[in-house]
Amino acid sequence: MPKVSARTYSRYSLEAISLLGKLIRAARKERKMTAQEVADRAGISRGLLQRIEKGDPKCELGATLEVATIVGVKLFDAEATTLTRHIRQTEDKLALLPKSVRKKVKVADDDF
Amino acid sequence: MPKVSARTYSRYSLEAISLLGKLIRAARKERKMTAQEVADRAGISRGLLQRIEKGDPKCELGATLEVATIVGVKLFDAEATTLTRHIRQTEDKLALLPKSVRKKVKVADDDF
DNA sequence: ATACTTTGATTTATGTATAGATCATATAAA
DNA sequence: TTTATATGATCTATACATAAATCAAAGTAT
Repeated sequence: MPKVSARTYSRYSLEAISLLGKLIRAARKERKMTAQEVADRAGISRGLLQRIEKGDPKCELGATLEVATIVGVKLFDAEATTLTRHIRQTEDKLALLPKSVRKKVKVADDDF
Repeated sequence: MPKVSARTYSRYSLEAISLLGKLIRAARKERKMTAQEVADRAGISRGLLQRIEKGDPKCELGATLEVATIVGVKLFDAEATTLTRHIRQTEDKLALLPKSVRKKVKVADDDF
């Protein structure tokens, strides 16, 4: 028994990853870029790009996003400025939480 | 000189990853879940969760998305159904490209 | 105050993703 | 057709992410 680990992923995660890969591939094709071209610009191997476009969950987050950026697929479909602003807001939110939540503030259960 | 490789990431990629991490952390706090709790449910170590929330690009795409899903951060802020439909559309698009593009179909240059 | 929990940061060992090369098929061009 | 380029797939060696354990500091509660 050589394998013991084996990690599992939720259906949603796998679908999201698969979609991201397909979006990347579609975008690359539309721009008529070869796999090698994109791989070079992203600083990764062509084989890794293949796995990314295929939707393999075991890829570097950074490499995947780098490729997405290169072919024009924006993760949060927001501009960099909006992205930065969003970060600031999130940071404020976090800075606020630690102390303000002490008194069991009924949390909104918007799970599904 | 111990290090030779060193991969680079675009500013946008790093910001997107950082934002994702912050969103995850904020969502986890809001739901009052401990790092250990989320890590267990995601089937990862607490240390890895730390890195994900910190915005480390060198994490598994799958692990990151799994965590995001658990704390309720949706990557494409779309429901699973919409996601699936989106995948189908993308697949159709891809299935169409290979042959229909033969005759140099001026591609839309909507880069920015 | 003390006790308990959570977090952040390190360290080590091991599994595995990655780069690079190679080859076959496929797609496109001449 | 033939030539050239792109893609998919497989293999190996090595670099590195990961899990697990440990510890100190911060936070929370009693």
